[in-house]
Amino acid sequence: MKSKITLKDLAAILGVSVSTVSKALSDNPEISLPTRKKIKQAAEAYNYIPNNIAQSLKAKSTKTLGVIIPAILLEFFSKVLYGIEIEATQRGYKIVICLSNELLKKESESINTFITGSVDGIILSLAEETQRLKSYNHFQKAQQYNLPMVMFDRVVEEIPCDKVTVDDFEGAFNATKFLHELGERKILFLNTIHSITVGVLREQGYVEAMKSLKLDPQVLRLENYNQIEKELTKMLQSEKFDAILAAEEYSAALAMNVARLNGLHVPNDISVMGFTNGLLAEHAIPSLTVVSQHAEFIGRSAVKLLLDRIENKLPEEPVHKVIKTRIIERNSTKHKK
Amino acid sequence: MKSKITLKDLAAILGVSVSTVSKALSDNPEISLPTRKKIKQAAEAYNYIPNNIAQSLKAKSTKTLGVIIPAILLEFFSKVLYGIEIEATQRGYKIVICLSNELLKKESESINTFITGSVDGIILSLAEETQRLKSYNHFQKAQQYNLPMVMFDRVVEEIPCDKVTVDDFEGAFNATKFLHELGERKILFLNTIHSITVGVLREQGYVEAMKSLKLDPQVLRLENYNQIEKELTKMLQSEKFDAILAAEEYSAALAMNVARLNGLHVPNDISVMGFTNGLLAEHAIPSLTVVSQHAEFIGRSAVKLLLDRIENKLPEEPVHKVIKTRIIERNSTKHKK
DNA sequence: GTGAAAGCGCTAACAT
DNA sequence: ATGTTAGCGCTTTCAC
Repeated sequence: MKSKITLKDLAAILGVSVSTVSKALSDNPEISLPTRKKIKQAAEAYNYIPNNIAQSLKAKSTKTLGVIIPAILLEFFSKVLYGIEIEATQRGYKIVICLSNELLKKESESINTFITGSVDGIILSLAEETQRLKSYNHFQKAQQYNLPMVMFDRVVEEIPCDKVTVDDFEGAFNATKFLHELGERKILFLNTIHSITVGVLREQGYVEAMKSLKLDPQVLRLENYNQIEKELTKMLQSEKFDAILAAEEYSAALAMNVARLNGLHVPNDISVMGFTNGLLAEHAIPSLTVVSQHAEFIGRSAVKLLLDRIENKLPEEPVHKVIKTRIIERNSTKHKK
Repeated sequence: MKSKITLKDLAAILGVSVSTVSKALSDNPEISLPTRKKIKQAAEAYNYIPNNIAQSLKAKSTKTLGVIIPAILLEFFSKVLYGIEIEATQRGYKIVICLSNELLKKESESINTFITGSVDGIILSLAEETQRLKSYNHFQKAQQYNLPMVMFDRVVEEIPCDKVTVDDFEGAFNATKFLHELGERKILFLNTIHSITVGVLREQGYVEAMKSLKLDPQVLRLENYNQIEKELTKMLQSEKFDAILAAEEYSAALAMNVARLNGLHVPNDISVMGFTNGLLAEHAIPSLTVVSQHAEFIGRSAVKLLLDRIENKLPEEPVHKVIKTRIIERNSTKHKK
């Protein structure tokens, strides 16, 4: 039941001054070796633990990074978070997490919290609402206060800060070509996330690839998952598609189900492909061929960028790191002949 | 590019004392209304934001909760985390997250970090290794420092602190009875998590239910997922099972695949049921019947318990809250006649 | 080699 | 109604 012991307590017990104790514990050579040893032993014995709030106040650094993610139940984000935590811990930083739940207001509040001095920097991915409303004042505010910030995955051009993104355009472009090489010609792009940049870029990548292949791009844009079954069934019944490329994992899994409900065999009758290499993709039956974004790596890269920025190891102008995607071939697409 | 403005700066600018500014900003009636208004306007104009590190040092409270989870890639934990974040934010607290990655060492280090004064309390679920090695010193240390702690899901008897668990025994007991009512008799329990309490309790619930039904319990214990295909195939080929009850979601999904690989139709030839109501369960084909643990609710309950403890609203002796499970019937089990 | 003192930014008891 | 002062726990410069 002992209450926490302080430097001062320790100094009193040992009959030395506070500064001597402080110096001894940080192995300052100013203090003689024997006293250092004595003080360290006492600290150990009394279970002394420095108060890092006080240290932070003094040092004006908290060794803590703030993270704002739109949703933790999207596996992509929990994977990124995993990468962030690993890298941050490795470099001696803690992380504070806030969820925006795709809302501008929560995102903005979280930034306010972080500005109050509790973190040394911010890592974030934009909420859907923020992207839709294009409201970026809160980011500018963070910058006014000189709080370093790195955006990942869902980023915004207008704010000059370090960024980590995936090459979504190229990923979709390559995925489309991949399907084409499998012999698929009539390819449908299913976009449930067209209100966020990521979704826009993927769609563009698909469209450009189709054009370059002299094929007609066909896009089905939907507002939410509930519509998929109805709308996709309509499409599938009106014409025969060779393949569906979905803008994310979840809708890819749903698309497979809908195809099956319409009597189509995946992949014999129709190939299905998605984005994000998660549990769902791995364990769906058939397992999903996907464009992997290396989520964990994105997280680690974001932390590296942020800490390098904090430690002034980066050039003044913002760095934009683009992570290459990779196609993971599984059983929801025809096999190469 | 302005550096952060402090109370002192503000006081200097306005030609009043620091304490006047402090009081005015906290609406202290000691300060006259006009001065209060004037000061608040200035604060607004100069973009004053209080430094909460300094506030924390003064108040000896950080309005931050520490959370340690074994793995964020297990959907159950990210759901709990979601509940924790929502409830904590609602009550004006931030959360700092550490991942133990199932390792004792990391868990212990995280507790050390938290003890240094950065959080007002801890919420955690034990790492697999901690449970296996039964090493609990780090928890005692937290208690010595009077740091309130609540354990959820994977808890340990020996440490007297508030706890939130799921009634795993009862959940498995009921699941077994549920399968029995469907007409299943030969039921296999697939346990990939027998080294953690949760797994032990579920197995016990299953065994007791089988006994009470005058049926022979049969348990297949495996160390890791890679063994499932081989070992389960062996079992399925040696005798005919009516159903498989898996100790968690992931292995349930795998069990379905293995059954199918062995030419069995799910659920016509064999019913499969699991624990945890996650994406996998929802989107597997057929969709999985599961025992749901109300993960989000667990998270919220843990926060409530912790904050009530911090605010001295709880009786001295530890509170143990048990959350009831619920069966979510889907298509991997036969339908009731 | 050790200690005194100032100060990080804030709050609040205690003057005035 | 406003200001002075002390102090939260620590680090660090400067004296001794």
